[in-house]
Amino acid sequence: MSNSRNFEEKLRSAGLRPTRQRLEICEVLFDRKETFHFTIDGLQKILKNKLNTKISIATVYNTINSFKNKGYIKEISLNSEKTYFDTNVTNHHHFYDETTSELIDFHDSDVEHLQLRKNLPGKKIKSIEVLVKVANK
Amino acid sequence: MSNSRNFEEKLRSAGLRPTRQRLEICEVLFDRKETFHFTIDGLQKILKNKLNTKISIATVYNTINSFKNKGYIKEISLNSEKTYFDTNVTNHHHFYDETTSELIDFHDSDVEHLQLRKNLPGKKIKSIEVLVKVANK
DNA sequence: CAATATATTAGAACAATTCTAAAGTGCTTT
DNA sequence: AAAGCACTTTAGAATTGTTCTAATATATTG
Ligand SMILES: [Mn+2]
Ligand SMILES: [Mn+2]
Ligand SMILES: [Zn+2]
Ligand SMILES: [Zn+2]
Repeated sequence: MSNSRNFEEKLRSAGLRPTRQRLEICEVLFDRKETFHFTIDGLQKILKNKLNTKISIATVYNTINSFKNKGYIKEISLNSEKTYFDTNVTNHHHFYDETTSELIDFHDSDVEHLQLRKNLPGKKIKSIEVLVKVANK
Repeated sequence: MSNSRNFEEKLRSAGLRPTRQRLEICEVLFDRKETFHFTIDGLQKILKNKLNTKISIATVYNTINSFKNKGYIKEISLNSEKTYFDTNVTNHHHFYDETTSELIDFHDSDVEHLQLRKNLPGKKIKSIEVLVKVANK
């Protein structure tokens, strides 16, 4: 598989050198079909399991912040406890399951007519996102 | 004006004694017609101006947390920098103005048919809220 | 005006994130 | 392949937002 090649190019395209640590982080974040939601803490645990050694927390933060700034991931805020990140950078909506603390994507096609009647003069809309909080019945 | 009377009762109804500090906080939060969005930091600055002495940060946090737990205010998360609070505890939507860092309410009647097609089996919906990020044109 | 229960406060503790600067690695040039 | 330089990683310090602690102050009750 030429994934590490791909990730190398991805990193270079972002002006980042393809180091061992960054390639491992890429594997966790991008080597999957499905969308991936994570916290820094969760990511570090995954990396620790994967590698049996740990990548320093500063490197994890630096890398994630670089990816965020490059537009390869985005930040999702839904409560004050944890900051979530999302490898799906398109404009989309979320279910947040309060029972499991899980985030689940959904898309424009899953809501009817999300059309604003209200407008703010002199402002342009950057994003419109719906957050649906759910819990066990 | 019998506002301090009202606030006294409000505090008692929440099982809180009406102290000087809590009454001052009530005035800032609730003695207004419009909805009020604030951060802890912003609230403390308002209180300091109003009083010329400061209420300790621990008291501000304790009081706001009590009000949150009693359902008198709610927490709004929109970025990882600051936690916002809202005296409007109804289910409603927000514009977040990235240029001014201001939060503006809007309501169900301001969106067309916010109706979900997607559903999660075994889960019940706690809230559906839209966040519209805007910035200067 | 006690006695007692609860609240306020400064500062300590804690957690998440960023900064610092020393040591290590990757890249370019030879 | 080695040298030199730029960039990266790291541990630990610093910073920030929040909660805890325990001593002092205030509110309530009798
Ligand atoms: Mn690997
Ligand atoms: Mn006053
Ligand atoms: Zn998502
Ligand atoms: Zn609001």
